[in-house]
Amino acid sequence: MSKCEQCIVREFSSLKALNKDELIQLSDCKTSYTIKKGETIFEEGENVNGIYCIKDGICKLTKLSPNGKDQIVKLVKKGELLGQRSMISEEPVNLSAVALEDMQVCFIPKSDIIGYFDRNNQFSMNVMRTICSDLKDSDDHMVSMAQKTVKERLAETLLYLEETFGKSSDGSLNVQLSREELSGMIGTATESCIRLLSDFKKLGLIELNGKKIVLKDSSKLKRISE
Amino acid sequence: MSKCEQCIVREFSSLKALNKDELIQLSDCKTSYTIKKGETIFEEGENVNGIYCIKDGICKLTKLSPNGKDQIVKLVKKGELLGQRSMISEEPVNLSAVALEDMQVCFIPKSDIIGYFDRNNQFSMNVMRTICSDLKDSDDHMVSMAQKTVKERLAETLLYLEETFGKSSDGSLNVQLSREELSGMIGTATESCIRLLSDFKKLGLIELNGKKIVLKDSSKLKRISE
DNA sequence: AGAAAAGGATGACATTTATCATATTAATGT
DNA sequence: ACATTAATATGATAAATGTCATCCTTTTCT
Repeated sequence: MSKCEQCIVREFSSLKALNKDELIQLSDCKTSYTIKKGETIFEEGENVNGIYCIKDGICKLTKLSPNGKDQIVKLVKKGELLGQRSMISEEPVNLSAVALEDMQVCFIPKSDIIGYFDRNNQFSMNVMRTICSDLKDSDDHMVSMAQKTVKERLAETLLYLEETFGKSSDGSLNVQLSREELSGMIGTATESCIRLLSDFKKLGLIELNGKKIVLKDSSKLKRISE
Repeated sequence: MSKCEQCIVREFSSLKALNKDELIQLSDCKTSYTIKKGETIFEEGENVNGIYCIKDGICKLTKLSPNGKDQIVKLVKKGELLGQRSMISEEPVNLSAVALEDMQVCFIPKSDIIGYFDRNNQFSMNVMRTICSDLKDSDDHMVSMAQKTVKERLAETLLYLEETFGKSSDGSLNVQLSREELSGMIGTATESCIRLLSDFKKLGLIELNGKKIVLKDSSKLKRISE
């Protein structure tokens, strides 16, 4: 069993507030999983009863709309925690988590983490701040959905992806989404998304090679996004 | 100065975790305000440095979109607290708060409330749960904005308003919004909103007189909203 | 390798929604 | 009470977006 106190990604989450003893204790109760691209970590409505710590990989958090389409609410990457809201609210999770690439995750049961909320104030403030940040992001996102055109949202999303996941050596976005998933992020029909990508390409704003997308003119994309 | 320990609305918020002594202490540091309909409590970007407790009235939380329109993110009523997220994140508020009717609010400086996060665990769990609930609502709201048509969103919003604020003696919604504000809630042009209200009226789903809206067929509205 | 399936791209068209113009009604100030 | 302004309503039209059909390309399976 791998050791939490030696795991680098803990530094990126609320867990950074735990001291060495607490981390050693944590190592004993966690379960590690490998999750393959496309596999589900948990599904909307499930009782998760603990949190997942993402050691490696990226996943999408989606919610199924009554129209049958999956809306991507958020992308979550290495170092972040999943299931905090649900654990605190003592409710089933309201979003599904699906791996966008192969992942390494650790599951920590609620019973083993809940005590830190009382005993370690820094930890609970960290969690609170993370959720506050999620709330702000969600509100901002909501306003974009309500007020921006699909074109503006696509530009915004491409910039967000580059900013959040960076670019690989060939300059393309360091996260691979299908056209359908990209549509699920911006909240539009797949065909509309594909068409706009083609438009952006014709305008020289991006380059497309299969799933790979390279941003060529970020400042113009920025102007479009507003 | 009115006394927090005798104020009924504290029972509806996270403050219900405070004991009598803590409430008496709170009474000394709070400031009470009367806010008239249309007046601003705080504005997006401001440093608020404390929380507002709503003793009476309803306000809207809005965010200005780059297209110049105000999106209403949330309505807040008697008993709820404002500015919690901003206080915890130690950031300016990201939303503006404007009174929809005459209001009574109390302001509690950050310095006087922050201590309870350490000393009163129940209080801080209450705040956390409130913010978690806001996050869930915001995510759900976001998905509606992204995936539903304007007609669906209007039906959903009308039902939400009745559920949240109830109806007055004449059967009309117990919150008065201008057509522009209603448009700001559902994220559409005012004209589109007005047209759809007319459609709903012709279909016998609602009744309109002036700002007053009466829901006549909630089950059909529910069906439309999905 | 070759077939089958999935994903991506594009055209044609329908529907939804925004915009602009203008009329009507309600609210406000003096 | 009346003029002025703001809010609501509706029509005409343009623009954005969704849907369906079809074709092409890539991936997957055996």
